[in-house]
Amino acid sequence: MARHKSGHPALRKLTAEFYARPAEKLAEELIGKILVRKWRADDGKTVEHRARIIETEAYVGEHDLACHAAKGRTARTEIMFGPAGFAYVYFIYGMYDMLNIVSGKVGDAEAVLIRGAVPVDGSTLDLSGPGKLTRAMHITRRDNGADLTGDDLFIVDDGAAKPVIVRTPRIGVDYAKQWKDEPLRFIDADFHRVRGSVPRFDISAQFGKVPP
DNA sequence: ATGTCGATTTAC
DNA sequence: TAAATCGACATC
Repeated sequence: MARHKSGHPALRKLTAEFYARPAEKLAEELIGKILVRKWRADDGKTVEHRARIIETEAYVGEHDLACHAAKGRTARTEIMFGPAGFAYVYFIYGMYDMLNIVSGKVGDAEAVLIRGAVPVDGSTLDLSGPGKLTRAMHITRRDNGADLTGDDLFIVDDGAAKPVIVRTPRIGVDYAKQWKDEPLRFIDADFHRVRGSVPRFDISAQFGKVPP
């Protein structure tokens, strides 16, 4: 692992080549990586967020009945058919924006939904859910099509050890026939907890105690 | 032109 | 358990 003179591990921005793998693989690989978001506030100041990804889901193509691309190539899904390493951000439930990373080969409509993260920038943002994550990090439909090799929205590998990963079926896709049970959701085991049927995050591994 | 429904979150 | 809230998509 390359290191800076400071002794800190090098921060490597993920490349288009990195994203150009099957969504199922990318979803697992993105657990533990650092999502970086920079945006310009009204007063002109640049705000930066950094958060470790702890939950993802893979949407694996047109044959995946839970994938938006199962409805074919439309204005909305077009981005997923293109090259990997671009953001697919869509609006849902009249309220929330969902962040996905396009993956796989051109022509294969695959993407990875970013469902949860924990701040590593000293903030106390609640990023425990795909809608809450985008709202907190100011990611919206305006970011649809954003190039993840750019400077406003990208992911870095901080060289941390690969986390232990838990796989489960995806959330909220009960309509997807046989695809609803496919284990395409990936969670950092240190943050996995089930309270009833609602996914929650256990931060005890990081802070030494269970939240209320 | 109109109706259905959702890759969620929050409140009751 | 249900409301909020609106764009995408299917259908007429």
